[in-house]
Amino acid sequence: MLSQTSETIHGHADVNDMYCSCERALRPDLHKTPLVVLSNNDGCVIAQTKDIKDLGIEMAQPWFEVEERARARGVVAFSSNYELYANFSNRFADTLREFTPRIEVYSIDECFLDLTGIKGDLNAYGQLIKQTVREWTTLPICIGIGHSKTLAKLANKVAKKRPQFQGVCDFTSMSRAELDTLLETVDVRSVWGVGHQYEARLAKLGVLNALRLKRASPKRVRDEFGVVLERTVRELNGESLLELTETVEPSKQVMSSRSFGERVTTLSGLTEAISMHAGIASARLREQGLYANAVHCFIQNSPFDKKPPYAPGLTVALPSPTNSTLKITNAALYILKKIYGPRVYYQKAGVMLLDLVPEQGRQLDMYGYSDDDSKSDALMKALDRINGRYGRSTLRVASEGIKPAWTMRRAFKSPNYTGNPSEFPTIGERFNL
DNA sequence: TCTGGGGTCCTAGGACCC
DNA sequence: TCTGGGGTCCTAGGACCC
Repeated sequence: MLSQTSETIHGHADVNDMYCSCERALRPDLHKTPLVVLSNNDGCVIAQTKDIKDLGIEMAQPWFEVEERARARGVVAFSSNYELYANFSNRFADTLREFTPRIEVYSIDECFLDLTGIKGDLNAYGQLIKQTVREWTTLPICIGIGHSKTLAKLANKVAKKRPQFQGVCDFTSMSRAELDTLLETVDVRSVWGVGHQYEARLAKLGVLNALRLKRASPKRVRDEFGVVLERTVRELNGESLLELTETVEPSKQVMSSRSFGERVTTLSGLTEAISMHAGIASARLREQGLYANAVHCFIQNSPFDKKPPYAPGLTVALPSPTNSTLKITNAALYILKKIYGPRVYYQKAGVMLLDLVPEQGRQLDMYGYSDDDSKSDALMKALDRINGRYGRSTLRVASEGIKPAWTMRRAFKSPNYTGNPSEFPTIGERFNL
C-alpha cells in the first residue's frame, strides 16, 4: 500500500508595522515612542505603530489633517525611506531561508513558507523562526500556518490581533470545530481577496464573518462574484489552489510616476519630470533584463483641485524593443508635447513601459542588431554602474534639470544608514554623544 | 497650502473574421 | 430590407493586493 503523502502546509510570515520597525531598528531611542511613516510627498500616513491606533489616526489618512493632534501627543513622523526598508526586507527573507528552502517573497514585508513535511510541533517551530528573525534583524514578526495560502494569511492576522497566540497561530493543529468557532469571530474583510466592495456586497447576503464565507456555495459565489472569490472560498476550506511561486515572474509593465511637491503648469517643468520618470523606468527595465515595445506617458491635474478632471495620456509603439534611457526618454517627451495643454495645474505625471519582452525574445527591426544598439548598450551599462554606486541621478539626461522645484517633499526622511556611505552616522550621532 | 505608488487578474463588450 | 453563429483579439474598467 502506498503511503499517503502529507498535505501541503503553508506558512506566512509578516513583519509587524514594517516601516516603523525599520526606523526603530536604527533609532533604539524611539523604541517606546509612537511613530508614523508618511507616503511620498509626506501626504498620507502609510504605517504606524500600534499605540497610534488609540489616537484615532487611520491608515491612509492625510497627514495635514492629523499632524497637530499627533505632535501634541509626542508622535514622531518619518518620510518613507524605501532603500532602508528594502535592505531590511532582504535580511528578513534571508533569515527565513535558514528554516525552509522554499519561500516566496510576496511583498516587502511578507513571505510565504513551505512547511510541508516539517516534523514535530509547528507551533514551536514558528516560535523559533519568530525569535531568530528578532535576534538577527531586530524585526518583530508574526507567523500564520494553514493548509492554503489564504488560511495561512488569515492565521497570521489572528496571531497579530490576539495576544494569547504569542505571535504564532497554527490552524492545522486545531480541530475543525475549534477552527470554525474561531473563524466565526473573524470579520470577512480580514480574508485575503475581500476588499471593501466585496465586503459590502457580501454583507447584503448576510456573509459577515470568515466562517460564513467558508460555508458559502462555491457555485453561487462564482456566479455572483467571479472565479477569484470562488477560489478564496475553496482555499478557506483547506484546498490549496494557490501555489508557492519561488521565482519572480518578469514584470508585464514597469511604471514610474509621482505626485509633485507643488503644482506644475509649464511644459518645461513637465519635461523635467517626464525625463526623470523615463530614466527611472528604463533603469528598472534593465535591472530585469527586459525590453519595451511601447511607451505610455500621462499627466494629470488633481482630483482635489475642484477643476474638471484633466488626465491626458498616450501610448506609442517603439520601432524596435529597447531599454535605452535615451530612446525611451525621446518617445516619452514626444508624447508629452502631444498631450500637454497650457493653463492646467498638473499634480502628477508618469511613464509606463509596456509590452515587455526578455532579451532572447526580442524581435529586431528590419535592420537587425545595429552598431548603434551595441553603443547604446555599453552606454547604459556605464550609466547603471555609476548610478548604482553613487546614487540614482548622479548621471542623467540633461532634460531632467538640476534641482527642479516640483520634487517631492520628504521633510522627515531618516538618513540612508544602510545604503549611501555619505549618510552613515558618525559614532557620536549614533550614540548621542 | 497639504490627499501614495506601484502592480495583477478577470470580465464585458466591441471589432473583426468566416 | 431582412440577416446566424461561432470564434479570436483587443481594450477599458473594475476588483483586488501591498
